[in-house]
Amino acid sequence: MTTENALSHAKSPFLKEAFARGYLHQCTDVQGLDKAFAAGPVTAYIGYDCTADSLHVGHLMNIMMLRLFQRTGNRPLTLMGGGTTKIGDPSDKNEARPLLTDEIIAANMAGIRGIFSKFLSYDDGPTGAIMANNADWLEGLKYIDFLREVGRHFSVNAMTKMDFVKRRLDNEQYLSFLEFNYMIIQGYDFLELSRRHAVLLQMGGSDQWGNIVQGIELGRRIDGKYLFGLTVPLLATASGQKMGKSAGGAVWLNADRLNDFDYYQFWRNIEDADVGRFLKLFTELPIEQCDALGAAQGAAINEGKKILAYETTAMCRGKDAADAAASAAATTFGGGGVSADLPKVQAEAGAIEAGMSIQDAFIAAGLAGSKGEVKRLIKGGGARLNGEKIDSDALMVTAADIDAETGAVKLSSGKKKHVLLVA
RNA sequence: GGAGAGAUGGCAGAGCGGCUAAAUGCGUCGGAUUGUAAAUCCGAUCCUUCGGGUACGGUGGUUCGAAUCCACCUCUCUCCA
Repeated sequence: MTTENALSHAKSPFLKEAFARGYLHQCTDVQGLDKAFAAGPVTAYIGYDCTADSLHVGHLMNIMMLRLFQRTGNRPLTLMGGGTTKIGDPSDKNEARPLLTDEIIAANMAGIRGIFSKFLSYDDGPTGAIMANNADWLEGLKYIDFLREVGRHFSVNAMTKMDFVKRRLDNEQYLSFLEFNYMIIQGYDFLELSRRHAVLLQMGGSDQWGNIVQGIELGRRIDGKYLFGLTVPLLATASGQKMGKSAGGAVWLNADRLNDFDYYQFWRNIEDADVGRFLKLFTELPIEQCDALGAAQGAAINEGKKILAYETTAMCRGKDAADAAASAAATTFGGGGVSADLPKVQAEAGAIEAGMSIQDAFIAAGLAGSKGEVKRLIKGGGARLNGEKIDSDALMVTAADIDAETGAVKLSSGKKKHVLLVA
């Protein structure tokens, strides 16, 4: 029975819906896993490295899958890679990355933790999510003991055949023993979690398939356990682009890295062809409704984009944030008025009243990186002050430009990027 | 261990003594078109107090003048053992 076929026969609510919504890419044993669900709540985990202080939309699909997992009566476990981040995942890289310090890792972990509590419920019930940190068991490992228990089950012959190892060896690029150990350590995490929290299933991006399978092997060899693995597809736009760029950078889930308005706008501006698929992946609306919205033709498809943007923003940033972003978008793109809910940036005290060059104002607002950039923007006809096109780079922003209602001047770079520079 | 080749802007990749802030492509940012979409087309794309200043792996040298020539150093790749 093919995976596809087995999935369409799956009985468990989780597998059925995950399949229908498009979360599933590969699974080690669909039928076996389906049976496991029938026996009661299953615990599954996804690991996250702490390489940045926020996660971005690229991580969102598997977070949504964990959420679905919990909603369908199971227990999700989020594993923070406090230990593995010290090694650094080499699998998708061509060269070693600089090692992160303990302080940076700790700060990153704090930032990431906050996100999960928005999507999962960490209560004490039978399906309450668990937060674990692999530093708890990795840092105390005794080297010789570890080698004897775990190391002997790993075949170097097989490891050198892995894609990324092969590539580095073939190109004679330096591959440190440290990096070489990543897959062993990650495989060991699965074993450890199966012991500590009775975790039965590891999920992850399709690039994690190899690591997941290693963990399953290890569980079978050492503890005689039968574990499962499941991956989500790589997320790309309909026209083949990598997901996750918005007005000038990555689409971060943390509000302090990307404001609510821009987060909303990211979803509002996706390609037509992605509407149905994204609604299924990133909202919890009924599948039929998602399909119906995605099937709309022409300008009518915008309805689905608005719903997608509202739902995703509400989930990640809260209902109030979603309402504010939606209304800011409606006034900004509909009527042309100034909405008080546009992203705000605080200017230096008294700077605008004293008279600020247009270049400095754009830089202060974060809409440009240098004065030259502002000049170019003006020359290209894309710079606006309070909605009025700016024709001269000698223009000064003064107290007269401050809007009484918002107490700010509105700066725009192009049609879509707007910032209120608060006096 | 021996013999070659190379290191250029966010990336890929030309240039091989002055005409080079450095071709071209990608990316990015604007504009047009449209539906706040995609595709397409057009323009821009080091910083600047607009005098100039920095920049072609690093350090010295040759020259009126170097990304381009020389020496050494660092790293990468290819072939031979």
